[in-house]
Amino acid sequence: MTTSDAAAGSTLGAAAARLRVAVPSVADRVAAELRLQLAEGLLLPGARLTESTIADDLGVSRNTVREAFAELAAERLVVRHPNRGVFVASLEAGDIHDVYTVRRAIEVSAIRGGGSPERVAAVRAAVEEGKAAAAANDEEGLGSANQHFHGAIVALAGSRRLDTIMSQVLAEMRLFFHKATVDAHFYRGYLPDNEEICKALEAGELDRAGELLLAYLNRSEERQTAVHGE
Amino acid sequence: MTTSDAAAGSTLGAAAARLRVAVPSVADRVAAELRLQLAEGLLLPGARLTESTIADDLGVSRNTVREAFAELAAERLVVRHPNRGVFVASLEAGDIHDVYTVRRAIEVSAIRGGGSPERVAAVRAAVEEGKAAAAANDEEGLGSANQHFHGAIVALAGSRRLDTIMSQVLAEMRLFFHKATVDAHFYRGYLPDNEEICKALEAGELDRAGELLLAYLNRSEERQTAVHGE
DNA sequence: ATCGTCGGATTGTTGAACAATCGGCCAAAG
DNA sequence: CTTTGGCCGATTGTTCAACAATCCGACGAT
Repeated sequence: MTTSDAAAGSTLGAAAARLRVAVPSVADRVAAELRLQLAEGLLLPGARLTESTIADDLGVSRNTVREAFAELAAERLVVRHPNRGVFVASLEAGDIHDVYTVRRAIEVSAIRGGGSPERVAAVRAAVEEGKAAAAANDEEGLGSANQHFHGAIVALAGSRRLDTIMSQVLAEMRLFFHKATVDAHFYRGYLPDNEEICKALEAGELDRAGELLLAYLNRSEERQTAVHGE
Repeated sequence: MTTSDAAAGSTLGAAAARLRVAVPSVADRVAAELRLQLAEGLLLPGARLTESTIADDLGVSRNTVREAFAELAAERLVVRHPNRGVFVASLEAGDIHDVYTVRRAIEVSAIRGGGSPERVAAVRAAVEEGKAAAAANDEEGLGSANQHFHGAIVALAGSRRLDTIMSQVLAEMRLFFHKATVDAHFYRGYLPDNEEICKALEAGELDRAGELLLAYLNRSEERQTAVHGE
């Protein structure tokens, strides 16, 4: 869950990288800023991102913005149309199914592998975080708690690569959630599922946890496609 | 569900994209060239890639090379050391386990979901390709046939995202296979496994196919870590 | 109303420039 | 002899300005 800092490098480069004062490249900071605006729904799907405009707004060079775009494009948050510009990615029905296919693969695999007690505890923490948000009627908190829950499940596997894949998938989903989030009770119904899945995980009933999670994801996909229209 | 061909793009952008004459950007072509040299073992792990050198060699601008580097870095084929340059990625023991964790997740998930007859046929074709290569004593062909086999398995799911993830993982593995490939009989032992897995798949025994594939991957990881030296 | 053409705007790519940073070398100090 | 310190060359990070290529929309001709 934490693993906030960047991935490690080579043998002793790892230590060096961990020690290094984090001075993200300008391009990285631009990408981070855009990622933020995307997550907050400030930039809606389909919107166009003009290089020069962003360069001026953020006070950086066009080339730097370009590098940032490359990052975001690699994460599928943005789509490049050659000679036309980059646009905020907009997912359609097929993409939703695709995203859920990825989630089914990595989440179910991760939970069926179990995980260290600390990692299971992280899952539990996310469940409680969701309950607290529900009690406080904090819709935004409910949403992020749910993402923490699924992120923690993937983190069970302890794989750097699976973690980044999952975080990218979640970032993609945030992109078109802004439509669905208006439905205030959207996540609330998932709380019991999370609780049950977590219990099964804690009890070591990994196969059952996997089944539950799979069913959950299937239902979630169904609902998403319904909300998204067709 | 069929959506036989890749998921569509934007409403009519799909047609445009399909129609568009493929004119990869210069940066893309540079990236492709480097990818090729990486796959052929011309650029060994740990090797340094100097911007200006490559820019001169390929007759492009340094900025363009930089964009190509961004692409490759996103694919983990190359690692950026800030202010020091980019180096060909070199996987260590932990990375091998990590890569196999990803493979277990997506390959097993894909095979357990079955797939259309054509996609199953593609898996069968890869198996036969491997047999033919073995008969011809074509070690190189054996290796690529094996990759086709696993690629075809993931393709069963019909997910664009899973496909790209898998192709990236395979590209990563090619990076450090050059050490192992010297062992001429490396892949040969896997042929019977592939055959059996394929048979189970064709017979619709998806759970069993998943089990076999999982065992296969575990053995393969074991062997890889052994070859790679602890 | 349809088609061709033109113009404006934006992207793709280049080349040069400069500051920042790194690694290594060498000298001085302990 | 080892270590500390600083300098130098090389490479990267970033910016800027320019140009060709391409696209979109509008305008005008048929």
